[in-house]
Amino acid sequence: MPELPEVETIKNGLMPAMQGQCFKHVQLNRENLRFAFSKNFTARLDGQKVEKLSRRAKFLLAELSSGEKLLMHLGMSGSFIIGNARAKQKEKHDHVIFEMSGGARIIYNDPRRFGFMEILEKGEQGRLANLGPEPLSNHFSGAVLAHRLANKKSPIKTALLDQRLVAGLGNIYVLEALFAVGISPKRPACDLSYEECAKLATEIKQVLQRAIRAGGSTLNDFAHADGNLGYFQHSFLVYGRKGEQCLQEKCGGKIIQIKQSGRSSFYCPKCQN
DNA sequence: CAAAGCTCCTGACCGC
DNA sequence: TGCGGTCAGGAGCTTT
Repeated sequence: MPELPEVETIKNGLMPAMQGQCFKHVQLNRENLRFAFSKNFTARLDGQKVEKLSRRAKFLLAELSSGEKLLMHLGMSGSFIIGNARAKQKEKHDHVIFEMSGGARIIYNDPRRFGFMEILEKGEQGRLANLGPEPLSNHFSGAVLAHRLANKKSPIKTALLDQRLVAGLGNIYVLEALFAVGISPKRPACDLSYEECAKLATEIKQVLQRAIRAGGSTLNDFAHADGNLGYFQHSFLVYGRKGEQCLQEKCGGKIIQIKQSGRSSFYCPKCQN
């Protein structure tokens, strides 16, 4: 489940193979992922240079010499593999292969196919149009968060997953941030005080930054081993710890699991209120 | 409009 | 060992 930090790490791993290189050959092994590929997908990429590779929320963006953009989303099981190190020539669920002018063979593998790739025309926003602020940027802060939560009646957990409110958070890091600041995922978003919003915004940034740093070091190990730039399982303080002792000092509570809008939430009912 | 529910998909896991 | 059932989740879509 690549969230913002994993996508950032993957971007960094792809950077040397893609940025400044041209698409020499693009191969599709099926007609669609979650959505159909854009019309003439391979022809539109062929020969084009990737001027810049970047990330917006959980999207990877390759800005092309034509002014178009290749938009890539990894869904929850997508990964990129920088090819040659791989044992088998082709694995199950290899859906897209980019051969780059610099010699890299980049494979997109995605068992569940929740990911997708689309080409945006020059100036077109597409699925980026309604994204909220980047959480690590100056456009996101306690004040911004407080303002955006002001009239939200939904639980804070659900609100933070809404990409229009803030873009790039997923289930795991939302729960980790709420745990760290002692706020229950069930609290109505509009009930958070200004101080709580400030603490939460700061913690969100820290949780993401820590994960990016950890991903960077993991990436080095992975890339050398098998070229796989998939997401990495970090260790989490609350996510997935149902029934375990709360890891907050002197709390002594027990982590429970509930469902919110169909998604699992983990939290400590004793220290998160 | 907001909020909640449904849906896509496959692999992992569990109990028998 | 195999089999059926359940779960995981991003985000677009549908329903309320």
